[in-house]
Amino acid sequence: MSKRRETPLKNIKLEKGHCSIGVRLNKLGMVPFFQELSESDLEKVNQHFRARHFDRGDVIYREEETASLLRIVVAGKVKLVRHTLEGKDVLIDMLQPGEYFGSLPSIGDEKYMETAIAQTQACVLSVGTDDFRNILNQYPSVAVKALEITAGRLKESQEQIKQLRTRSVENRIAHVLTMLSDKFGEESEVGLLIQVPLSRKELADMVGTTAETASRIISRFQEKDWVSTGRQWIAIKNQEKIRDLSQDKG
Amino acid sequence: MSKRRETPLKNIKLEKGHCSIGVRLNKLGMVPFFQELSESDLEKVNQHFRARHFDRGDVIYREEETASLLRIVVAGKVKLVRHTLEGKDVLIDMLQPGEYFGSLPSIGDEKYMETAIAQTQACVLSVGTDDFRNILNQYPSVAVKALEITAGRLKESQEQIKQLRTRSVENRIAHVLTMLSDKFGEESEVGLLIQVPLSRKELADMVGTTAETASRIISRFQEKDWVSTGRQWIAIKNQEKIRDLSQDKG
DNA sequence: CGGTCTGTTGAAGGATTTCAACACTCGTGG
DNA sequence: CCACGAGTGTTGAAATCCTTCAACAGACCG
Repeated sequence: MSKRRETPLKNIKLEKGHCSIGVRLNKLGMVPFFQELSESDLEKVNQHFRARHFDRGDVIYREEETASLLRIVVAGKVKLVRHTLEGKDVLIDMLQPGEYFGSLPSIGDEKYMETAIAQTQACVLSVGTDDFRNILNQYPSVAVKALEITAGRLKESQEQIKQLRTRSVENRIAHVLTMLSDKFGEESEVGLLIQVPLSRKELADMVGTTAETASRIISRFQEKDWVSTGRQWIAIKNQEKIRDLSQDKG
Repeated sequence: MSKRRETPLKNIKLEKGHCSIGVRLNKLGMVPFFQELSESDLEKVNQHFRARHFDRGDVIYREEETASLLRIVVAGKVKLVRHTLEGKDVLIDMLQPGEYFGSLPSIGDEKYMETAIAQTQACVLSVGTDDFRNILNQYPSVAVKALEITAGRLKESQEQIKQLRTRSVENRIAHVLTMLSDKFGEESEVGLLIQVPLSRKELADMVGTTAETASRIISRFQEKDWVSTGRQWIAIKNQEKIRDLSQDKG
């Protein structure tokens, strides 16, 4: 039954110089935080950032480490994971260019609560939380923007909690598939392809189930010809059905 | 087995005039948002707020209603609930004086995502989101504070997601009991009493289970003499055991 | 003093996990 | 260049936790 195709995922090769100081300013203006800043303000803010490249699988920071930097993805994808004592993983978020992570300036919050790992090759900007605090105080629009973004994420988290409590695993998987395809989807000859390498285990860790159950459900979707899939990739062929399942009409 | 006692909960009777314009300014200074403001700034900010009293069970606003006000609890407790299409409830948060709820100023976020209900008699301040946006832009320290608080809630939400995915119902109940006792606990002759009226159903809605299961587990705790409980109240007698369970050693 | 709401307890049923075995893919080193 | 091994995905069967359905008891309210 399994006619596996080769991965249709784009292999985003970042050039060596891609993650350099030169492009930083350029990218920074596209980050939602700073959209309302003038050219000159942007340039000043830019001074405080450092850029760094990561390869796939690289750990950017680890849970429990002392937190002192705010980071922004400018290229590639980054995943945030929490580990539990029993060895289970919870995949909190999958970040796109423009999104922030790490530590916001705050009072006693000195440890990272999650581990950040490069899911593809990635370029990440970082700024010290003290520097960022100054930026916030100096440019209120940045603080308001940051607040909006964080409030938005809070809403998403709460939505996820609601899902976890009231929906079946099948519904929840349908839900993350629509979320991921909204965020990372690209049309391709195999369907609406989610442009991130994603294993069954990772999918399971996003909806709170086991790799086995995720596999069973994806197989079921495949039988019905709603998705096509292979090693580390999934594409959606019937968006309507998946979206229906992700809501309630099952 | 059930020797029920009368409720040991304080019946916080708010005086009629308690929630009036006079006390507003006084209270406002204690709200974390505004802690760093000077007296005179506080007075200016105060102009924009209105105060209102709610009785137990009153709906402050409803899911799906158009959102235009940011609110702050200044007396009493307020619960935030999400309803699902299948008629299940998810209790998102239980708020104390000083905490905010309602809508932060944001772009397209025009509907409330949850329903707010007074859990006890309560006094609530409100401010239009546009007014609040101006406040944020004028007093960066307020924006930074709001950001910190919201980021803190996001962390809590993520912690809750982790719990939901990896812990048993028993562990999760132990966890909310410790959370609630940290937030609302008061020493009393029956143990560390959670100073909020709380039914089995509500407890269940906090951890994502059914009232029956919650009842079974509380009964089990009671047999072991770890808690004492009655209609709408719970007190913790053995904090250590409950805290252990809430972590992992169970 | 009944009616309703809340809490308790039992038993059956169901969704998901866990354990286990196997197939396929990919990269690496001989 | 091929073979091997680790990582990834699939599938089955048994076990488990939790829900659902149901009946009842105590508490509060008018």
